[in-house]
Amino acid sequence: MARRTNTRQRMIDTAGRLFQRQGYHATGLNQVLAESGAPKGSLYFHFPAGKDQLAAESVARSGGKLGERMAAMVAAAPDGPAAIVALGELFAASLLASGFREGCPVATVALEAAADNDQIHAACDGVYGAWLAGLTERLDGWGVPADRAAAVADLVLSGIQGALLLARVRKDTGVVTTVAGQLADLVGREAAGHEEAS
Amino acid sequence: MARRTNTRQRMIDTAGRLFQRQGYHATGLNQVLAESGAPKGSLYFHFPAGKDQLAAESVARSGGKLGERMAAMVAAAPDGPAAIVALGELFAASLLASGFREGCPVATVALEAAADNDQIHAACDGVYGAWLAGLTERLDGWGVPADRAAAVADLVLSGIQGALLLARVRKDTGVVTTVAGQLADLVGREAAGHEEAS
Amino acid sequence: MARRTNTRQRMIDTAGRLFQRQGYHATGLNQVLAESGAPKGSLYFHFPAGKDQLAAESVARSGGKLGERMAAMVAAAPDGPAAIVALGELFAASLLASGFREGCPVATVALEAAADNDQIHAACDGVYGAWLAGLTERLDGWGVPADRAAAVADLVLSGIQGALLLARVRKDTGVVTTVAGQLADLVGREAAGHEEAS
Amino acid sequence: MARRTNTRQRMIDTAGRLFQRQGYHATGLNQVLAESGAPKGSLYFHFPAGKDQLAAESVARSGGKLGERMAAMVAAAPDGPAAIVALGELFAASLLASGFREGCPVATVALEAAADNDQIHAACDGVYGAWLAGLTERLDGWGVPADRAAAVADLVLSGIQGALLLARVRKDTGVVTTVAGQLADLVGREAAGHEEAS
DNA sequence: ACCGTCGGGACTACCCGTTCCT
DNA sequence: AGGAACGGGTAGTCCCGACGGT
Repeated sequence: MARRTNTRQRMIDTAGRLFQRQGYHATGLNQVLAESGAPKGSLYFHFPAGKDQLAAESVARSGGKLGERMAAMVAAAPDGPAAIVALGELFAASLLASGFREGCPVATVALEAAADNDQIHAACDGVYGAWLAGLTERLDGWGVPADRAAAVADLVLSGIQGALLLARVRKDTGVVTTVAGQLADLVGREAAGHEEAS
Repeated sequence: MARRTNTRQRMIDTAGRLFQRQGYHATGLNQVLAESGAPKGSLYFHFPAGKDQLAAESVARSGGKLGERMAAMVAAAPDGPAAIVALGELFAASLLASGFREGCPVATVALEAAADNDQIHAACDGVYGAWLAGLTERLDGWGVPADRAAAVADLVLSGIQGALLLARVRKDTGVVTTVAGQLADLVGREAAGHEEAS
Repeated sequence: MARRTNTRQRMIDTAGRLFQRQGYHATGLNQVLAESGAPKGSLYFHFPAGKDQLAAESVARSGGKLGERMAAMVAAAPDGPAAIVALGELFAASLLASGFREGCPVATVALEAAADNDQIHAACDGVYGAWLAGLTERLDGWGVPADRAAAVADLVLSGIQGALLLARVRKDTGVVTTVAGQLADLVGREAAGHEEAS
Repeated sequence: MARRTNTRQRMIDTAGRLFQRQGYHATGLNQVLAESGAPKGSLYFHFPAGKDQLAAESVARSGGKLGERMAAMVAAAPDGPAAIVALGELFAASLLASGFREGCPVATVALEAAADNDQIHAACDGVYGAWLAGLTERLDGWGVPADRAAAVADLVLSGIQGALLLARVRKDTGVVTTVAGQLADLVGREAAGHEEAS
């Protein structure tokens, strides 16, 4: 029982890393098997629905893990703008550490495979939904009016996601920093405007 | 002579559409050949460097075409904020018309293949660079201070790119509209702040 | 277990026959697959190193089999010259039965592919080495002096190999017979000279 | 007209070298075109029957050239045995100079393609026939009885051809030398025996 | 329950020799 | 002469099933 969990988890973690770096179609199951050291016959035992199921679980897992890290950083920040800046630094560090290969663990798979497969689509949607829910809640705590929080959260996440894309293309994390900075200002303004008005 | 241009161009256009919708690795050359009606042997005559060359030229072409459409819409808008909103509508319409399959013609390929291939990387970089150059110039004309224009352009493009990703995942163009709206407000503020200060 | 040996062996045997008749480059894996009735996916399971590995094992196998037949014929001959003549008849019969398509199972592949691939080179070298070792031992038994046996074996094998080439070009087994006859005389002379001298 | 002849001849010479080194099927027309610097469209102007015609003419040409060199060396030798030894040295030098890639310019193509194509078959047959005719004539001059000359010539050519094969496989010219030496002895014996008997 | 061997094809990118039409 | 069209061919990799042995 322990072995099973172990093998299964190792496959998910390996697959998550590979899907994030290479995307869905460029990642072969053989590579996942080889790098995770898992036996070949086990794949369809643990993931009867095959590659799609593995991808869906991998995306959910790595997206969830990253969501937790993001939540922790945000919780540790003194205020909203500082939190947004910290998020930018988190992603910028990840890009640099991986040679601009690891941006968002969901985006590539989402663009490639979400349109064709419901499991994967649901996993991607779930990850982004969870991230946004957490962010929206935080924005509310920072003083952003409730009827603005969802829109601001969309903007913040969109901006960061887009900045990650541009940063990978430019091989330069500058855009992540500047975008995060501007989003932080905007969040500050949204919170301040609300307080003033109240 | 006419045939050459025709066949080669047809292949590029077909490939551009497929790469945009399915991504790089999910698009087989056979499919490009079949949908463009080109014979198999012609591919490596027109694109000796193979799939990578085809992808690079396709991305440059479709990115360039879209850049022209964007420039035209922006030029036709009465002011900056209206232009940003119009851009959002342009992408939202494209998403809807394609069943949320056609977002940015560059993003998927960039995330999948740019890290592994210099030609493709250069093409993606070139497209985004051209878009940003045009946008930066426009922002300057709208009154955004010159030392802010590049950063604002980065934010605008990032926001739109991220919104396109989220919209495809949600199968809902709402996020594109709200993000574009907020970016439009921000551009208005940047321009107004400058005028006041001057 | 039995299944594996069967499929793998069938592929090797089929490939050996085709490589012998058509050579390395003219023999496609599809043809091997079709004629052996094996699916493509099995090929790279049994031969992960691909065509080269298949060719190397095929050459070793068919060369080994033929070596056994040659050894048996030689062992059954009353003396050295008779054995050489019998070898000539063995090859002549093979040429005739195959319409001058099956000469040496190693030579064509050796000339085509041995220079470019170490596996294949080693296999060819091994087959000829084994043949020569057997022949040298026999020559010793027939009274050829030990310090002459290796050179005589080289001459005998060279003569037969060259005769097989000429016979295929002429579509006539005559040269095999006459060359084998002269080599038989020579072996007789070498043995007799030794006995006299002793 | 001069240019045409030039181009055509350059293609033949380049093709001859490549066919000798790589064989028929491993040599692509593109490579011949590229290395000969000939325009692509010219191939089917000069060789309407395509690759087969090019191969046939190449084999005939390189075989003829080599035949002339062999004849010259043989003519310069003081007697038969010395001539055979000289032939061995000629081939051994060629093997060494080419890293054991250039043996007989006919053999590889003959084994690969002669069975399937009449033009190529005829060219190979013609080259070997011419070589044998010259050799037979010489043997007669050296005192080998007329009714033995053809058989001895067959043996000599077979032995050398086989030795070239073995030498390429072993990456060692030793076998060429020892075989040529033994063939030289044999030729000496044939000539001496005849003189004695007369 | 879990793992390994093996079978099964469809599909990939790429290159071939050849011919048409200008 | 020559640029473009043509389609069938290459080796190799894909994801997936199935049966046998722990």
